[in-house]
Amino acid sequence: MTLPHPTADQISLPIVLAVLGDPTRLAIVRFLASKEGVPMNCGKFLDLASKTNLSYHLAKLREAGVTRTEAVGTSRLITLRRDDLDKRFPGLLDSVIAAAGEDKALPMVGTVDSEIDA
Amino acid sequence: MTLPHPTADQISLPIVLAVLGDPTRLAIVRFLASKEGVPMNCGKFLDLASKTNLSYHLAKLREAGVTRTEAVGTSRLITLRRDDLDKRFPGLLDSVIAAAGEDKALPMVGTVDSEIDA
DNA sequence: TCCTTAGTTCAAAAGTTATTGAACAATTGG
DNA sequence: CCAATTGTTCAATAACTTTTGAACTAAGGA
Repeated sequence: MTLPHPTADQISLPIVLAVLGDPTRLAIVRFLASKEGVPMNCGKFLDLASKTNLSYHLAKLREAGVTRTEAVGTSRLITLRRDDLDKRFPGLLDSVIAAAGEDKALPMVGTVDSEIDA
Repeated sequence: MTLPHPTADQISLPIVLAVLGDPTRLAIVRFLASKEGVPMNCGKFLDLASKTNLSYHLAKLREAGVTRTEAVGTSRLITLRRDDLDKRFPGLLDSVIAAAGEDKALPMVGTVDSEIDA
């Protein structure tokens, strides 16, 4: 049950940048980074967009190689591909995440605390 | 003769990422970085796109706060806004440039040596 | 089995970005 | 002044991206 992902060397810089250039997707990545190690399912992001729209954005992130999505039952477990991104583009993800962390203009995942905790 | 630029604090992360997510613009930035300190005019980028199209892409870079454009005579002198970008998004520009430097898939400025030198 | 939960797919609509060519403006050199 | 050089603007078009809702699949629990 693994969805199509690019291999590490297929990850393209302009595509990664373009994919991160969308506020919704950047918010997803920031949240994944803030909970690194803990795989998230799509539902965690429902305050960013509709279910259908999330499916679209999460597919973009996966196809760009930014996230890894594993199907487990009816759920999708989503993680950052930090290892591969760091290998391909050293320092990029960290600086993006740090910059995004400061950004009050980005949409927020889990403003309601009850939605954050496992 | 200064064209409209955002102030440092108006520079937005998603906009910068989206702007850098275009291969033509990323090639421009990579070239500017490789010649840092030396202001370039638009003509330097004519092997990337048409004059009209360059005008469009260079305006995008300027409006995003990635470059600074100064009008001198009929020329535009274009520089990277490294100071402002480093202040706003520490490490971001460097990691993007380093990653772009390795990228054989990006269009190249000045493959013909005669077009590079001052 | 039936219902719910989790997420996808599809096609349409809406919105945005990129590219083009023709016409324009401004400066510089002869 | 005239012509060349440098780059912009405009409108059109092409090409993509995002968003939507309805219909769907697949797994899990009662």
